[in-house]
Amino acid sequence: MRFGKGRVTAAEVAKRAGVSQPTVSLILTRNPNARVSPETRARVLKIAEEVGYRPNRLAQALVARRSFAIGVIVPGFNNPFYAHVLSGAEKVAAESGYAVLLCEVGALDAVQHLRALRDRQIDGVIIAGIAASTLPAAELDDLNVVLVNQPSTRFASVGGDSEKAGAMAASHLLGLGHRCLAFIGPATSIPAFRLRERGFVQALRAAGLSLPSARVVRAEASIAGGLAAMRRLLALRERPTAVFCANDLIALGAHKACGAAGVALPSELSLLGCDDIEMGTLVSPELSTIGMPQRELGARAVRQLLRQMEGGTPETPPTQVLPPRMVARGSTGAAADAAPSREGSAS
Amino acid sequence: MRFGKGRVTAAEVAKRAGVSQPTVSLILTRNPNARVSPETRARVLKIAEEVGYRPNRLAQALVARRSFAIGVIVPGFNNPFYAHVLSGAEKVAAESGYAVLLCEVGALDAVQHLRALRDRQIDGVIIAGIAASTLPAAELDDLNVVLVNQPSTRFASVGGDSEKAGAMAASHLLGLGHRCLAFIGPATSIPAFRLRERGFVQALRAAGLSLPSARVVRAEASIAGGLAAMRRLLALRERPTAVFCANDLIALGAHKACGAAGVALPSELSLLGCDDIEMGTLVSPELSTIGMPQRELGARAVRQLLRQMEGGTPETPPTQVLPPRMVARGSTGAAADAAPSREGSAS
DNA sequence: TTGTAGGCGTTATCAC
DNA sequence: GTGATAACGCCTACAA
Repeated sequence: MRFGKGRVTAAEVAKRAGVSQPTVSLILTRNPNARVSPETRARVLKIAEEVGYRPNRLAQALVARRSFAIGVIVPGFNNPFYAHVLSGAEKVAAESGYAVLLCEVGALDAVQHLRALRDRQIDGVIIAGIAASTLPAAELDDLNVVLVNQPSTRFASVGGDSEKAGAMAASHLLGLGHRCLAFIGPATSIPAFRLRERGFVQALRAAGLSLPSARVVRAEASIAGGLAAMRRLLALRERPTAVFCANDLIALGAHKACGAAGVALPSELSLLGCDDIEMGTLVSPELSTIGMPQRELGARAVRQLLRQMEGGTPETPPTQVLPPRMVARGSTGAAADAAPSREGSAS
Repeated sequence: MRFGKGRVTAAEVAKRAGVSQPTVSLILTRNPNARVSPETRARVLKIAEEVGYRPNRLAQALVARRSFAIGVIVPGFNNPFYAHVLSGAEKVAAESGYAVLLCEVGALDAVQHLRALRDRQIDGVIIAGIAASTLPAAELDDLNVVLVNQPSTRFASVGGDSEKAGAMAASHLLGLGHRCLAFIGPATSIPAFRLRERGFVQALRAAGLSLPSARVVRAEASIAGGLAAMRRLLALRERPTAVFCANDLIALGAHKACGAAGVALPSELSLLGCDDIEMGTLVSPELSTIGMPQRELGARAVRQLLRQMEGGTPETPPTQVLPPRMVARGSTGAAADAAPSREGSAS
């Protein structure tokens, strides 16, 4: 067992340097304004260096009443989307001296994770991919919170513009001349998915098209879900000529279903995803998608959190909305039986 | 700013219950053996419940001289392999009441992360994908360490049997009748890659084949790396009929290069990866690969770490080696100009 | 069975 | 300039 073994304390340094312990602390942390004689300072610094003294951040946390640690709650980060969000968050946090406590919803649910985090005196928490509205209000209201990809009137949030992404999808496909469209997405409380769907549907409606319920198919937000959903779509009497999927994982499953069914992309069917995960460039034809700034979301979420922690929670929670970008690749193309009316790319 | 705001302390509960603070502590932590009158216990529990008392784990950590937190250091977990390792690790840790401090090598390097972790009085650390031999010994020797995927005489480790994986790859391809083989892998200090290569090369040698240096091509362990490497291989005068890649990311890049060059898999070329990441099933033909138990690695690493922390570090560091499994899919097939001599699947 | 004293390693507020 | 002294919230003795 190697726990608090050989760690040197400030008291130890103080003893060796022949000064009091608080003096050591003074010199090693509250640096610039420390009014301490040069020779004392030099001596203490030298000894601290020699014995390899490092302040115990837990002890610091106890008195400062803050831990310089944040929690990040995600729903399974083997979805590359969250892996990137997480990565962006970790980077900024690490640069700022904050630790990241990783919480994947699974063994523990979000509420349990929140409790554990708060017991550890977390300074703030980032929640991605879990609808904050499904969490008991009490679990959050003494916490600094930033939501990822879900606008909220109660908390700060940073997200891609999901509704616009949906609209861009519609615009892209309509621009390619498609008129018989379909949508695959999860039946979920996660706002990003709902908004993508809404943006898509409304843009179609604005163009005078409706989306019959037979061409809105529900699927788990995974490859398997997309695969099954696309099979259903392909079995339809009136098969759509273009399909927008709520995320790339679904779209890749759909892509695979097309391959298996011998449906050629994009000549027989146009397929459009959302997120722009790297996998999309592996399949052939490469997946067209609406790119969301994944790492940037994580990075900004942490910056926003830090800002709240320093400056106090503002009255009206700030909402950062980042623009999606159209990434047209091989899986979308002109409708077979219609000349493209206009260029489909946007943003 | 909402930091140590309204948190109730044990002292507060004690006051309300009319007992001393240690009594509260006694009842709420060292549960079963606490010899305390039923009525006192009931009263304290009731009050604690009412005011929502939760022990401050930082304070506990300070006196216990252990934090019930572990660090996990990974090199970019947007490689799905590490995402899964991480996920397995988080699950076990969370179930055991441990926090996971996430460290991605990037903004901070491994040594800086280690220092930060140790300042936070981490109880142990899991290191994946970074060669422990490249770290200064001093940074590790007062720590509980478990390595992932790299055997070590100094530290405990859990890993897939990389050398065997390489041998299985050779056996599979040889069994399909291939005689002109190639390897793509990174020039790295990461043991898993070296061992996969070694296992592969030695198995070939044992079969009387050699691997000329022209057919060993170095590539970054990424899709882009694999793509570039395969291009080089395809440009060779004597093009190999089968290629083993050090991991699936490389193989997927190679897969893409083949697609772009119009090289048909598996009829013109067999392609074999290693790891078995989900992406491999998205491409067509699906990627054959040697499966490594990714989440299991993470889970076992944490269990091993917990064991070390409870039971003390054993004299000889335990090494767990998990068997890889052959996952034959569509990207490997019989050599064009040779009848398969025997079935290629193994283990 | 329960309360009191002391300490975990730091920082903050004072006197000197 | 520097050193006591008192927190921070909890736990481990030991005494009552």
